[in-house]
Amino acid sequence: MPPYILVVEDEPDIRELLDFAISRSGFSVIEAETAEDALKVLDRGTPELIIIDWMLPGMDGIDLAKQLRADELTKELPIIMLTARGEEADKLRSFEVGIDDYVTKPFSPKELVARIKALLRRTGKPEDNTLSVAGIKLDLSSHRLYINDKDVTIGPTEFKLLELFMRNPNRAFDRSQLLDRVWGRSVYVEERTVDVHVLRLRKVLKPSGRDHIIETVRGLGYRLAA
Amino acid sequence: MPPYILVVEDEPDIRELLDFAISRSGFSVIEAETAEDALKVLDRGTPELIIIDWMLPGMDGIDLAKQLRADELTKELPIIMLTARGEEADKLRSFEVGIDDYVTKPFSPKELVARIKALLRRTGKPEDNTLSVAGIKLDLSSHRLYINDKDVTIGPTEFKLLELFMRNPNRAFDRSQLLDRVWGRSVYVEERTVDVHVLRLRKVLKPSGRDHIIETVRGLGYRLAA
DNA sequence: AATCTGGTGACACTAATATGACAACGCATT
DNA sequence: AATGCGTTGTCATATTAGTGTCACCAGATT
Repeated sequence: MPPYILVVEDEPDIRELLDFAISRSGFSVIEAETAEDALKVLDRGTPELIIIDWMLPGMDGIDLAKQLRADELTKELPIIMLTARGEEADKLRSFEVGIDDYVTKPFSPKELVARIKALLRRTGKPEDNTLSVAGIKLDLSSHRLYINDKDVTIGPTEFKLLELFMRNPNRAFDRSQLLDRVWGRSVYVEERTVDVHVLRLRKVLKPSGRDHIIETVRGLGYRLAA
Repeated sequence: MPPYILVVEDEPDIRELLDFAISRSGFSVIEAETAEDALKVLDRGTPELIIIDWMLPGMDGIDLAKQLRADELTKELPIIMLTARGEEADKLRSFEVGIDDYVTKPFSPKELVARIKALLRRTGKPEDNTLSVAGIKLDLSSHRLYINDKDVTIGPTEFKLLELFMRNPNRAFDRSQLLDRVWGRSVYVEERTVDVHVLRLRKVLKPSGRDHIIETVRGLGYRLAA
């Protein structure tokens, strides 16, 4: 399940407004009408953040928040509470339960989005610098290669080569393009050296049977088949 | 310098009110009248959180916030902005600069404290700020290193290096990044010097067999394996 | 069959990192 | 000001990992 923001709101108008505002700033949104529905959605994967209306039919927002905080899986989940009442007592109760922020209705969509971003900046991992293709995962920030979630060691040149292929799946590169983009324009090396490094890269992928995804394009060069 | 909250506010009455409310909930407070004063205080140690008044004589609150975000040391410092104006444009500008929350004057001290707690819960332990990875515990306030709860001595540079690694587990840093973030942007030292300090750090971790968690990333630099 | 193109193992070589030694420095104490 | 101690940056050297090239082979292409 890809990253998403869960909105729990029973009033259709407001739900639509929320969906529109949040989607437009680039997040995926999943909607739930009730706390019970929300719990079902949560079962299938934890969102990046959850927005909960205070007043809900059945289990209310605060109870949902409490339940989320009690569960190990959702303990750290950022919660924004949506409330129509402006009384301080309510706000305080929210914070006591451990919600991270609240927004009072009527709210400005812009402000809400700004709060979402501020909260995500605190909690979510900084940009997920990772490329994935067919069970092969390249983590650029830790500079690691995982195949089927197993750590695999790889040399610097093979790493760069694989990175280039994974950034451009299915695209065929000829040897001089590969030399330019992996080795750099300034160094001079034989074109056939590329073959050797492709060989070495395939050897790394071999034990997991993934070596065939680097395909030879006869008369041209190589490509990664996605 | 023990953990504290920095309050930057030029009006004496409000400053006193803030001091009173925050101290009463168990935090130490340091006050600054101007942004310039605040920067001086920050030089002597990073607070847990900073509360900044929007309007200040001289450099104003937003500029101070911007400057804090630009500095590596205070980049992650939670900021609460205090503003008399309620206009949305201002609020949005605050969030864009990267402040974490704002409170509109007149504010309720209780709500402010609740927000402080909510923010601190996200950013770090309010009481002891300590980093722990794989039996290695770094106490930032007492500047001590414990391995398996045993006190271990460590030099200042190794401490900072380890702190950076522990704040960013698994992330690979190249030598120039390490120099920037541990030594500071302004000093010039050889990149190879990094190797030597990594060696020294490993020596410190060696007796407990934890030295292998600092991994070499060939052709790049180093990383801490979590 | 004659070519062409890519695959592959070996190997010498280069580049990158680890390590020990050392002189200079800062700091606290005398 | 002198002393001693721990820390720091740099260098020289040892060690290790990774690199580029080549020769030779096999399959494809003509």
